Amino acid sequence: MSARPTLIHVAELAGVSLASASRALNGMVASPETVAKVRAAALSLGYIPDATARSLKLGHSLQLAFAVDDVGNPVYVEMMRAIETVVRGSGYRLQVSSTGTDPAETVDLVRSLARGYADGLVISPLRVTDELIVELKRAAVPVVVVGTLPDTVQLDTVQTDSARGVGLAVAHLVESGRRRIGFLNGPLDTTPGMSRRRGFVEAYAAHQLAPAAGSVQEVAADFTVAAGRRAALDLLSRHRDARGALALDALVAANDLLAVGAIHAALELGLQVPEDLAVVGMDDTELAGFFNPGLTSVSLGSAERGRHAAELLLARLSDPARPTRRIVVQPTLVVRASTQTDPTPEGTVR
Amino acid sequence: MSARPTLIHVAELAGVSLASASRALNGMVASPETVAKVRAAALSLGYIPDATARSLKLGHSLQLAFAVDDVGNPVYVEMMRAIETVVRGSGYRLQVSSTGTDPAETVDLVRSLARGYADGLVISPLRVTDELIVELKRAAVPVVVVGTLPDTVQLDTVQTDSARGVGLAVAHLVESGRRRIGFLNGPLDTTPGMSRRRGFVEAYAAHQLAPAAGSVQEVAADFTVAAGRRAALDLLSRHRDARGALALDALVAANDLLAVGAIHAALELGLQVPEDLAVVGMDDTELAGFFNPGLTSVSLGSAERGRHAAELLLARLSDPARPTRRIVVQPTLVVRASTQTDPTPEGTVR
DNA sequence: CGAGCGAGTGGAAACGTTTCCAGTGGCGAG
DNA sequence: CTCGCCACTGGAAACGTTTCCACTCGCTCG
Repeated sequence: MSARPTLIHVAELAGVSLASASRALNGMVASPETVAKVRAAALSLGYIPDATARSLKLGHSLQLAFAVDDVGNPVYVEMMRAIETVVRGSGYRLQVSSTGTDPAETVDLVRSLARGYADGLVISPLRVTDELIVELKRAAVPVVVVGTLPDTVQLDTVQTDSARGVGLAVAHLVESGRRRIGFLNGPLDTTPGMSRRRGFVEAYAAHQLAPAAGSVQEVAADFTVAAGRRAALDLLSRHRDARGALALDALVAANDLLAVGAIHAALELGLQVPEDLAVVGMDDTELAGFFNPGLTSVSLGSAERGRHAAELLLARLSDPARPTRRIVVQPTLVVRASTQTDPTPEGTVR
Repeated sequence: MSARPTLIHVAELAGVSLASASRALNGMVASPETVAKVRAAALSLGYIPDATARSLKLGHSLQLAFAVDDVGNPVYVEMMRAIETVVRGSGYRLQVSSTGTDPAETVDLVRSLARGYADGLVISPLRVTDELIVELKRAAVPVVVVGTLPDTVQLDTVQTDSARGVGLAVAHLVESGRRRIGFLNGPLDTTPGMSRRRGFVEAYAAHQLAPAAGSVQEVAADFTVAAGRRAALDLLSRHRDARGALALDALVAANDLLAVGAIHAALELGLQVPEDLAVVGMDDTELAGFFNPGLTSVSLGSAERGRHAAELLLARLSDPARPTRRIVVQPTLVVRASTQTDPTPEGTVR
């Protein structure tokens, strides 16, 4: 029932000074007898050092933070696992914060780092506002951003070329004989949304596809299955020809969740995947592998990005003066059942 | 590049004492002029109070922790969302820790609560060892357990009757005309694994099913899709009759991830779901809703359990002396396509 | 008109550590 | 024998807060 034992109690019981007790427990210079006495006292009292007091004195907390908009997205789970693996090896603890979609909340979180509860931050923001960039640069502790920032910003960054990723998806579909390719994007006020749109428009032009790229794009309300389903229903019903037949034969989705939503929409409309409609996702999350049908997906190397980000953060912590680095992880295509069928002859209308 | 401003700097700039500055910022008694001066000084310096020092002085951190074995399991994501919603409203921050499957790590985590980095803990352990129970009871801060503990343990608890949940699943399958029902369980050294097995054996007996319940059970290495697939392949191939036809017509899985793995296995073996094999999952995660085919699943009310757990924790924090409570959330069955031979829209039963 | 009160203030202690600094004693070298 | 070095120790300061306490001052009330 007594209060939690402090180092003072340990020192008293061991019959040594507070200073010696601290030294003994922390492996600083101390005689073997002192160490033994203090260890015994600590053990018998069940002493556990107070992290708060320690942090205050030492000026750091041995905690790192990982902030994402939506923990529900499996891509972040993968990233988190990778980060945790790296971080744990260095004696840090990882704390995960879900910021929600409100940019103001994200800014708040970054600002609150100055409160000292974490020694560093890995953040993967969907929406990068000017205000957020300002806060990230003046943050009280080192920050590594997973995602794309304007070139001028001097910050450690791990990014991927998701525009090129969309290009891979489109190329794969074209090679598979698809020509009427639609694009299911996430919100355009997000960084991934913007770059993926660019990637789609470029790929569309490069392959000289018709009709105009603009008419085959649809924007979902957010990067979720439900939003993907709704947006895909819109897109697909907009592209029926005069006889009601589908005028699209493939869909690229800006992430796996949207892709899953799209497949749902297709099935609801009585379409077969991949026969009537091929679908490509993006992120290559676990979900893509075990969805039915298996989802062809563009891997953006989430685990790899997480690992890089964590390593960058640790490096910056040990040397605050080192030049900032920008690591780019290249996308790769993982082909699964959702796009694999015998190539349809060009121009065939279904 | 001056150091981070402290309250001392603010007080100096405002021309008041440290004590007054603190009071002014915290809304304690202070003259309007003092408040104005201090506020202005704090603003112009960009002062942000140090959470560590504050915690040390105040004796609490305004952080709560949520510990789970595997953040990759969507059931925990749902729980976490619910918990966060509740605690955020009370001014606490939520910190998520993934302990991994090693019970020793979980024990370590609970023990480390005494370090003062969190004021309370919600924990949902898969494996409940005696050692863990001891640590939970003597934990330095209030703990709420999501899961089942021995009746004698005095701790705030939110549990569900998952044995009864398995019963619902079996009953539903029997009503749908299935008689040869297999059970795909998770590891038997976990609490859910044990109680779900009990539920299955009881239900099996109640419905007078044959053959012996033991022969139709299979245990997966863990609660993941991959392990589910492997175990289901074993189980299904073991139950071919002499002519190679399948001797099972339904499978109950101990969670949704295992169920998804089982469906995979079935498809690989050329079986149709639900025609050849009906599959029921458990947890009714988001995944169940958007999987293809839609997965019939026993909802164990994850969000509800999370909410209850958070509320229990807050209540305990505000009144440490209150008697412990044990809340039980009842399972319900959500029927989807994976058990319905004639496609009907999804709906909730019971 | 004096006592008493309440609002407001500043000094200083405290939270539990780590670490600087000044000692103490023992012991080998000169 | 004495000096200096070394290993070890304890006192005390410090980290940045909050809050207790004592104090002043202007008012009101009896």
